[in-house]
Amino acid sequence: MPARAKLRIATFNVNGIGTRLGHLLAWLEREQPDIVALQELKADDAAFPAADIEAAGYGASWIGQRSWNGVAILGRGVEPVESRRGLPGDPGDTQSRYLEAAVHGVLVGALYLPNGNPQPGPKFDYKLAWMARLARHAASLVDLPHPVALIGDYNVIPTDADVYDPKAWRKDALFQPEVREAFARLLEQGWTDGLREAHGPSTIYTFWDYFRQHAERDRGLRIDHLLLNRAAAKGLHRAGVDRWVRLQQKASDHAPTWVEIARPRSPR
DNA sequence: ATGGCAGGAAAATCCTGA
Repeated sequence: MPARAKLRIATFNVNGIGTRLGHLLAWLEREQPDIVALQELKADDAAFPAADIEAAGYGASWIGQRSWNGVAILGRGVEPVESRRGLPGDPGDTQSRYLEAAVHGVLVGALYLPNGNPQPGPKFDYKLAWMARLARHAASLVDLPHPVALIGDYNVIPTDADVYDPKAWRKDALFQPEVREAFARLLEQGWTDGLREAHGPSTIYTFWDYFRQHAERDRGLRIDHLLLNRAAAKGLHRAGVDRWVRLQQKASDHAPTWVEIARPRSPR
């Protein structure tokens, strides 16, 4: 298949790479994204299915962790060139939640931001501290002259328009005022919320929980985000969510979420 | 206010997720 004119960048929380490998490979085959960030591998480094992903035509970098977390970056037809493993700012943080690599001319920061429930509590404190570290690191990337994308499962519901029932989520860590404000401040650095910008104001979700047929009834949340610096946002073309993946049997509770941008002039 | 569902590791129940 020839490369499409635009570069498609996607993020997908697979909720277990072992269980979801079939879904992932079917999605890669059908949608042919150029760059992919994966979250919640829930597998250690040795369990990452690198051979299957290579056979599908993708190079990969990953940071695994047994049982929880774990992130990866895939490049269609290329090996990602890693620039960073882990988010700076806390050497004692052992959770596998951040990986950065250059792929197809884009610097990609792939992240799995902490959930933070229950709040208040130590997990919520960790979430806020992690967001502060992310903001500091993001500030060092936003003004780079080449395209940068900070993509992943942010575990942040940015606005009331990004949740099917704001009242039902009022006490959740994903929807706390300080979390939403931290996300808004991140955008104010100069990042563009790619999905919202290209899709427009109409409702669009990236996650639907497993309860009460929420996926089928489209009662979801928008918590997977693709933040683009100015060099990347300038070429923003369109964006979407591959909801068909979520509607399959035994699906992840997230759907792949993507943007298309202009291809950088001098890739690789 | 609660619990509804799901994955992983361990072991037939727990922790975590969102």
